[in-house]
Amino acid sequence: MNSVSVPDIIVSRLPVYLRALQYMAANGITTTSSQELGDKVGISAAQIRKDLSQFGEFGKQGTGYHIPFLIERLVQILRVEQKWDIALVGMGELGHAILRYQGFINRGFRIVACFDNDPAKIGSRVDVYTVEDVSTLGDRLKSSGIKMAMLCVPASMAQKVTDKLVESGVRGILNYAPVSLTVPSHVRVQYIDPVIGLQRMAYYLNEK
Amino acid sequence: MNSVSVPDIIVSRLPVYLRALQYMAANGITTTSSQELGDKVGISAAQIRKDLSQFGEFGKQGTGYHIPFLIERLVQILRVEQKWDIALVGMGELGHAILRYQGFINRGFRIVACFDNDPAKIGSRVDVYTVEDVSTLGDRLKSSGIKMAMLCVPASMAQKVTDKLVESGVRGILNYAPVSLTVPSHVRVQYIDPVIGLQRMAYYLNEK
DNA sequence: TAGATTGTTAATCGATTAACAATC
DNA sequence: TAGATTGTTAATCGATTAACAATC
Repeated sequence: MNSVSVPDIIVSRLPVYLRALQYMAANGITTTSSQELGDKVGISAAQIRKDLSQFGEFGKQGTGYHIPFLIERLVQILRVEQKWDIALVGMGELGHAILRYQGFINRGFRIVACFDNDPAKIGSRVDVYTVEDVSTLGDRLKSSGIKMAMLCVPASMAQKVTDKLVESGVRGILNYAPVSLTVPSHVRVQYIDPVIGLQRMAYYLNEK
Repeated sequence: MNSVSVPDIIVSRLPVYLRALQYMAANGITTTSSQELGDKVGISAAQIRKDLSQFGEFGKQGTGYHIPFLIERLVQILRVEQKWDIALVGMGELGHAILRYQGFINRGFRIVACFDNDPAKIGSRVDVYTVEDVSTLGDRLKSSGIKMAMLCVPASMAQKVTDKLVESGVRGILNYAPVSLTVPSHVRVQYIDPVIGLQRMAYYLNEK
């Protein structure tokens, strides 16, 4: 247990390191240095060493980092050794696409339930899932001990569903709805709104 | 023209302010304060005032900000008064979902072309689009003057396609591939990888 | 061994916050 | 007018970088 908590900005970079290391591992590379890893992810070598040093000593002077070992440690640090169960709320176009996405399972996450409020959708099967009634969300989440959710409902409903998720014990929400959410401090929200990134880039484009 | 450039961290918050303001406007609210806006987006009032002050004086003492006016100014600052043309590369499951997404057009962006390298897909129609051959990407982008792209190809192909986009004059890339990209400094990349956000949140979850 | 690279310290740099005069 | 809230300054806080002894 740490006496001082690790800054969230450092935590936010660890998944990026992990992704790059796993990519290298998949290509048969077994060793890297802070310099090389930094070049790949666009972060300085000093910062990578500083970040990792928050959690231990994972490298060797002269040779750098053994990739399988560093991956193992990062996976532990990020708590993605096992799979976290996730509930998905909102079975529109986007919810369907997310359900079919195959990229969660080998990175620590597994969607185990999906919900909607549309009677026409409730009870229908999507892939291996049966769409559940969002009015049963609370009981289902509590009894299953689900701690994470993905939110794919319209912006106008997002806060209300969020309140329900929080009340049901959810501690992390991946929010695809284009709206800022208000949650208590023990709950974390990550935002996925492609337009935010596009607008941020548009600022730097000169003329049409 | 600014003598000193605005920090990117400030630019990154402007789209969040804009989104919240447009949401308020859509609900008939015409006035807000830095305090109220800050509460909504989870940012301190002082920071919002400081951020906005980089670009001018948009509020009134005692009454705060007139929302339609502030929206107008933010839209100008972010250069999203007109629509930016965007090319989408990679017509898999995700590319299809993005193509059908209706949320870009009224926030400053419009997908105008889509590409794939699969002969079975090239020439086929998806929604109002015809899938083009990615080998014709360079000519198409240059002749159309397209400056932004969305990347939905497999991670293993992402860097190669990125190089081609950059060479074709693209200056902003929204990257959905789960891999870090290397680009020259005049090109910006925004990353959309839901797993990065999930892993970041998993760090704070105690036990399974 | 010589070269390479770590982990860490101190210095630098930049971002956030607090406070308040100005003024609507 | 009195209360509210801005824009801005100075102080604080935190993050990044540079440098290097230790050592593989």
